[in-house]
Amino acid sequence: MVDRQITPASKLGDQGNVLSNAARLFREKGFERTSLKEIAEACNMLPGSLYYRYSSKEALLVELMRRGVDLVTTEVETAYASSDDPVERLRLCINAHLHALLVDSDTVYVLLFEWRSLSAEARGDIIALRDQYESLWAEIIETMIEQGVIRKDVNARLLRLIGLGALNWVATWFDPKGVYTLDGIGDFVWNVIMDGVIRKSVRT
Amino acid sequence: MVDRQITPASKLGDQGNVLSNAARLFREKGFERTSLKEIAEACNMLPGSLYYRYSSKEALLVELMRRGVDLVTTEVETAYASSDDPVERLRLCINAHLHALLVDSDTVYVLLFEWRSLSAEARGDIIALRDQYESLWAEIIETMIEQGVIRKDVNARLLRLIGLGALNWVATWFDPKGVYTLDGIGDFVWNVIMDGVIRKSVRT
DNA sequence: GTCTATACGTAGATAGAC
DNA sequence: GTCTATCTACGTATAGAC
Repeated sequence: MVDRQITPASKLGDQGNVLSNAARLFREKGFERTSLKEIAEACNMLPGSLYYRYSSKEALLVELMRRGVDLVTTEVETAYASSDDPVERLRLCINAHLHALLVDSDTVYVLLFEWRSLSAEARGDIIALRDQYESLWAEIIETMIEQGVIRKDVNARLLRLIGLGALNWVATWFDPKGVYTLDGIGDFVWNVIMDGVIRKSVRT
Repeated sequence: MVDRQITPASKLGDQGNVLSNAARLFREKGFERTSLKEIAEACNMLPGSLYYRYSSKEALLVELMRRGVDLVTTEVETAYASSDDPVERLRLCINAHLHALLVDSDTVYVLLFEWRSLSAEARGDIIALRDQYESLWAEIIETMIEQGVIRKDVNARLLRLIGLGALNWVATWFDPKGVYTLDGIGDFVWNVIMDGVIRKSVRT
């Protein structure tokens, strides 16, 4: 308890969490509506100090998005590896994507919703990384088609785009305190994709 | 050909299309990355002149979003009225939503993707309008459940949120010059929602 | 209705002390 | 590594002439 009051901001040791504070703010308010002053404040620093770590506001955003891709890729890959049944695996991957996007970090949200804030140069890099992530989904779906779980006449690319779109948009309305759990939502999407909603005369 | 060269910007008569120029720019670059100077340039005006029509940059955005809601509502209502078959009607409404969002105007895109640029006060108004539009979809879906076309155990609200999400996200990747037509995409979504993608032993 | 001129704030960024 | 101090640019917005 020595030297406690009025501890200089510089001593509080916010070390590596500039990124997580920035991610939270970018998610809450958007990239250009968040100033470096606000980010610095959240880190108990002053604006100029941020430049010791990142060469520009955009460099910060880019680094944050890279981590977003890493995170969601890792989580979906882990889910994929955790089951042998292709249908159950799809369910787990859907829920992993939703969790990475909405629970485990703010970086995935920023990655998906703030990419228009990137300069043309940086955009190319990030889009490439995101495409790499999506290729993981392409693989999941194509495997299901090959294994005969999904009908062969279904367009795999459209299914991926539409399915991921349905999941991504959840981020615009999901309320952690609301009536739906994230897993409930994920399972719903999974059910609709697999079975559809139509009332059928004959069902197995 | 009298008095042709160096026609003053003020004489070009860009009358009512400040909104459409703004909508296009907001869509292409986002609200805060678009300056009033750019909007004015697109209208062959100077920044100050815009204030004759709109009291602030936000007032412009709000007006533009109002028109977005009006447009998409009208188009979906028209589609709804154009068929008596509930399943076909759903298909038409899905395609109407996509067309309003991606072909007929930039305002719907701005409505859906730039609402975070609104102040807290304006946001309430716009969200209310958007909710009103979504209630139209609630009606479409609930009618289908009542008529026994959609299974009664399907959560109508989740179906609406997920379905509209799948459609809205199309705006992030759709390429008019690409391999998919908008109607093709709409029909694909409609098919997945109704039938699912699973390979079934018995199919009608 | 549009222009001219400009006020005012705040943004991102930098240099050098500590 | 962070702070102090500051530069420069650009944003929205306003007042008054035309």
